[in-house]
Amino acid sequence: MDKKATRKSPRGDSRRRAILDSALRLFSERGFNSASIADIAADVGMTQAGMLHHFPSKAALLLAVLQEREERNQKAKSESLERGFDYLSTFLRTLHTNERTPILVQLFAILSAESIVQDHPAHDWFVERYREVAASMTSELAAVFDQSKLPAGMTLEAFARWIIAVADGVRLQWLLDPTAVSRETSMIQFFTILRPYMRDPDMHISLDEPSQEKRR
Amino acid sequence: MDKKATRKSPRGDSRRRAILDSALRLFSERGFNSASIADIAADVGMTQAGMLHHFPSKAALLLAVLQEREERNQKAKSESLERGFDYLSTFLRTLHTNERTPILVQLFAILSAESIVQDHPAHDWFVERYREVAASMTSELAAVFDQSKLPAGMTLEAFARWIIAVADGVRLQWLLDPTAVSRETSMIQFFTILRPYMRDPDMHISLDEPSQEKRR
DNA sequence: ATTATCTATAGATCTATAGATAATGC
DNA sequence: ATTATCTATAGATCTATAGATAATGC
Repeated sequence: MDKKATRKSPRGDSRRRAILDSALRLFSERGFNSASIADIAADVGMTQAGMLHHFPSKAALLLAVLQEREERNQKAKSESLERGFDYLSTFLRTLHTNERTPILVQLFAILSAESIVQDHPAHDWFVERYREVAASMTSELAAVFDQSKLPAGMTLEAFARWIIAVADGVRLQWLLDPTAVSRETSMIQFFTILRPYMRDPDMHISLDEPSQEKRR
Repeated sequence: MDKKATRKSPRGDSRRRAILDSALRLFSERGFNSASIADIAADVGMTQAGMLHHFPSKAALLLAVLQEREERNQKAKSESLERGFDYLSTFLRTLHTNERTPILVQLFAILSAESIVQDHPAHDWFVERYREVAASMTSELAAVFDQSKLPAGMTLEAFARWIIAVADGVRLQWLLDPTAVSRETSMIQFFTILRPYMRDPDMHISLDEPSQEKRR
C-alpha cells in the first residue's frame, strides 16, 4: 500500500542485499518457521533490530526474498527465449541453472508447501504465482503442441499442469534423496512421452545452444 | 529401541486415538512447527503434560500420526487389489478416497516438503517412504506396461516416478487453489497419455467396480 | 535531515520435566 | 501396582518495539 519513498543509500542497499542472501539461505535450510530473524541477523553480522530497520517484519522479509528470486528467474527465462531457445528447452535450462543453487530450489519446495495454509505470509503470493505460471505456460504451449492431436477432452492447460507437477514432484523426490532421480533426465524423458502431441514430434529439445534454427 | 511394554488400558487406548486425531488435524492445518503440543492437548481436552504421558515428545507424536495413516492407506490399497481392481485403478481409488479427508492430504503435502530438511523429525521416515513407494510401484507397473514398447533408455522406474510426481504436484496445485484443477481428472487423463505403452492400451481404468474381468 | 544501527526489553510462546494425586485393573 | 492426569515451572526461544546514538548525503 505505502509508497516507501526509499531515499536510497549505497550502504543500505548493499546491506539489504546481504540480508536477502542470508535470509534466502536460512529459510531454505530450515524453512520459514524454524529460521529466526535473529539467526538471519547474526548471519549478516548485525542486530536483529538493525535488520528490522530494513525489513519491517519477518513476513516482509520472506516476500522480498521470493520476489527477488522470481524476478531473477523471469529475466533468465526471457533471455533464453530471446536467444532463440524454444519454450521447452528454456524450461530445461532453467532447471539446469537452478541445479547449481539447490538451496534456492529447496526454498521454493518447502515454502510452496508451507504456504498452503491460508494464513501463511506467502499464501497469496504462491496462489497467484501458480496461477500465472499455469496460464503463461498454457499459452506458450500452443506453439509447441498441436491441439488437434490431443486425445478427446484434453486441453493444453492439462499438459501445462502436468509439466509443472512433474517438475515439482520430481523436485521433491530429488531433494529427499538426490541419488534417487535426476530432474533433468526425468523432464527430458517426460517431454519425449509428450512428443506424439507436438506440432513437430522430432523437434530438438535440449540445453545446448540452438544452431541456425528458426525462432520458436 | 525400547520395547514399550504397553500393558494396555482401554481408557488410555481411546485417549491415544483422540490425541492422534487432534494431532492429525492440527499438524495438517498449520504444519508441524506451527501447531504446538499445547494446542493439540487443548483440542483433545487435556493438559499438555497429560498428553506427553502418552507420546513422550512432539516428534514421537508426529511419527505416530504418519505411521497410523500410512497403515490405514496400505490396508485400503490391499483390499482394493484383492477385490480385483488393477493397480492404476487402485491408485485412482486411493486418491478418490483421500479427497474426502483433505486435511490428511494436506498433512502429507506439507510434511513431505518440511521433511526435506535433514534434521526434521520426519526426514528419515519420508525418505524411506518414497523409496518404498517408488520401488513397489515400479514392480507393480511391470504388469501394466509393456517394457518393449518404452522409448529407448526409459525404464519403468521413470514411469513410476512420474506418476508419483504428477500426483504430488497436482496435489500442491489443488491445495493452493482447489478450483484450478481436479486431481482425479488430471490423473485419469495422464494415464491416457501413458496408454500407448501399456500391455493393453484399451484396458479399463476407473473407480468403478470391476465387473467379471480377470484379476490384475 | 535522513538513514543505519545498537542496547534493552516487553510480552508471547513453546517444549519438556518434576512431583503429586486420582483412577483403574489384576 | 500400574496407568492416567494435573499443577507448576524451568529454561529456551521468538518477534517486535522504544529510544538513543552514530554515520551519511544534500
